[in-house]
Amino acid sequence: MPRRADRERATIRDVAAEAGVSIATVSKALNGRGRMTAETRERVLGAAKALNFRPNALARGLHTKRSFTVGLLTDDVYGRFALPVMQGVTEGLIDHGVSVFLCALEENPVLAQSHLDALMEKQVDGIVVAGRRVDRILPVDFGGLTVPVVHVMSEGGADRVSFLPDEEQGARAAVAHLAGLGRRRIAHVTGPERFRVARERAEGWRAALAEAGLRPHGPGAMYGRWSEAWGHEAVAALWAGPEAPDAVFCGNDQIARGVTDALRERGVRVPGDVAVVGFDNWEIVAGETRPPLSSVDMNLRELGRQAGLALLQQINGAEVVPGVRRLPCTLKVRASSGA
Amino acid sequence: MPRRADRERATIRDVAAEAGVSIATVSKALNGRGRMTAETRERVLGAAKALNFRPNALARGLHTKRSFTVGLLTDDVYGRFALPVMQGVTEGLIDHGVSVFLCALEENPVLAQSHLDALMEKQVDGIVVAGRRVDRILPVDFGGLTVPVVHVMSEGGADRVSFLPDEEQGARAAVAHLAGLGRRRIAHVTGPERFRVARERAEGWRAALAEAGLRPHGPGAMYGRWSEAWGHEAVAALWAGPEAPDAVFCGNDQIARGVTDALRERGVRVPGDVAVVGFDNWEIVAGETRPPLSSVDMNLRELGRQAGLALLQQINGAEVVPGVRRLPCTLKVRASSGA
DNA sequence: ACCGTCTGAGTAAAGGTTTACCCAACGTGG
DNA sequence: CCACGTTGGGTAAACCTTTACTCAGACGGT
Repeated sequence: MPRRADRERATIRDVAAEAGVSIATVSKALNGRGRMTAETRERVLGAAKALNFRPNALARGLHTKRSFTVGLLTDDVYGRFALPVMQGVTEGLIDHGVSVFLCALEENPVLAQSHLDALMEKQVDGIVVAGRRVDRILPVDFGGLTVPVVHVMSEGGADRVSFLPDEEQGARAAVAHLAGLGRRRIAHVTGPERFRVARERAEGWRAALAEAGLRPHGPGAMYGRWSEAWGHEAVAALWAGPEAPDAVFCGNDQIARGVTDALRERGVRVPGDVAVVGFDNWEIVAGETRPPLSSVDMNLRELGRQAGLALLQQINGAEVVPGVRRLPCTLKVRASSGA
Repeated sequence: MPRRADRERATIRDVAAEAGVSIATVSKALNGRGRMTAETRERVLGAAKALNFRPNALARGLHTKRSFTVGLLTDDVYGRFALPVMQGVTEGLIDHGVSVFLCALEENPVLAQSHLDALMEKQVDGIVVAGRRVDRILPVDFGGLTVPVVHVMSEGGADRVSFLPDEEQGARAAVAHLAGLGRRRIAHVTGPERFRVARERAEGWRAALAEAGLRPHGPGAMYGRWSEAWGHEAVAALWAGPEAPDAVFCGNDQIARGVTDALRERGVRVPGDVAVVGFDNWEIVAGETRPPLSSVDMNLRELGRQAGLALLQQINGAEVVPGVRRLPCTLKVRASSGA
């Protein structure tokens, strides 16, 4: 029978009493430190289990100056990018007993700062910053922070570690795939040129074409908007030209969906006449397109996992060389590029 | 100049020294408790600001037995529903200094339990459970928990508080809107009948038709899948019948998009010949449909906000009557139902 | 038989904050 | 002028865990 009121959680004291040892011995037994007979250790562990004892992380943190908690700040209110990243971070840290506070920040800098303050009061051991756009900074001042910070899908500057997808490699993989399918006139329809990822993906497109001995189809990458509507417009423009492409590599899945729909409406067969590949591998878009879209997956989860582990290293005092780490993308082939 | 090493955070002791008072006085000044001259209070506040003092939430929590932290458990790995809910919860609690741990659980019950354990070790004051499907329970045992739990988009049983969208009211609003537009043959295409929300939305459809003096179009609600493909199939079936509908109310936005696309392919004008309304108001689907979809918004954020506040009340010891709270949905009118 | 060493486990301080309680000084009323 | 209430602020315990230090006893070597 428990020694305290039923609703109260057992403390290390209760375990000590139950096992007939001192609280120091309990602590040591539970943490695998110190020396004692196997019998004593067993007895303590048994008592702890019997009382359903869970150490109070607050008290532990007070002493060890580690809260086993990190904050994840993101401006991706929508969660499209942030959630896989967060799952990755969690996955990388849960084994180390670390939990994640998620803060979805809006544009409001005051509110954002108060979120950051709350995190610091909670004594987070570190912070992950996850952007939805690489070349855009969160409305928060990370200067003067006493804890390490790593960035994912956003850049932290020269003295920080940043994890980014290898956009160019992803684009190259997509285009190489199309070229390998025998496509020769591969167009590229993408988002606004002011987005760095758009420029990087276009660069990958160009590089892969060169490697395959092909020339860019048309005047160059077609920069526009990240929307289905732009996909439609781009098809209209392309098919108004002298020679239609036999493949379109798109800067994201929404554009790719617009392109695919527009082609079907024109009676152009996908992938028979034209193969289409998207970017992001956003299941809800790629999977519902007719036919389902081949797409480049940025492996956001793995990105998050590695960011979490890198943060943990810094928390543990390891010196981590700052800079940008690029993780490879993976091409997910579906029907739109004919398997 | 700060009294301690630069990287160390100031403690209440430092503030006390700076202000020339005892730590007890600092604590009271900062928390607005106790009695002291206005001058003293000012001086303490000034010192705290000068040292950029933030109380250590761990230490405070140790004493007050409140961590000012809640856990949000969800099985919505995708984030479609969980993220707005989480934002609402955060919004409702941030003013009270409460932060949110987000845990996205997968099917793995062992991992899920370890997440819950981690939360309890971190001494969360309460837990919000956010489902992605009402009639589906998370692979976690909430029994024997010493903290209050509220449910959002999921039901917690008889002794818990649950916040759900008023699906039926949302459906009624959509159908009343269509009827108000003069539509008379209003069909309903929705997801699998085994989903409770599908049955509730269908019930709303039926009720609103009755109120408007209309009869269900066709044999009844058309249950199928939550996909665009089902929208296409449903249109094929409907237009094979004796009389085509002049409006389609869909169980979610993906179905509505499928329906709209299928209609356009048949040369049926939307909203000219047929008006379409969806459910979920998922921007990425509703906004990109041609024409943009009218849709029922479940106000997930408000749902989360209220859940957060209800949880806070329980944490503060208020008795909250258990049961289901239904919050109204809002119809967002776009072009597909002709403004 | 004695000294030194190792083993197993306990003692107590520390970590930052809150709060119940205490106390000196001051003011007020009779 | 004294008793008493009030005011302003300090003292110290408590919250729960970790860990440096202590210490008694056992054991082995000479």
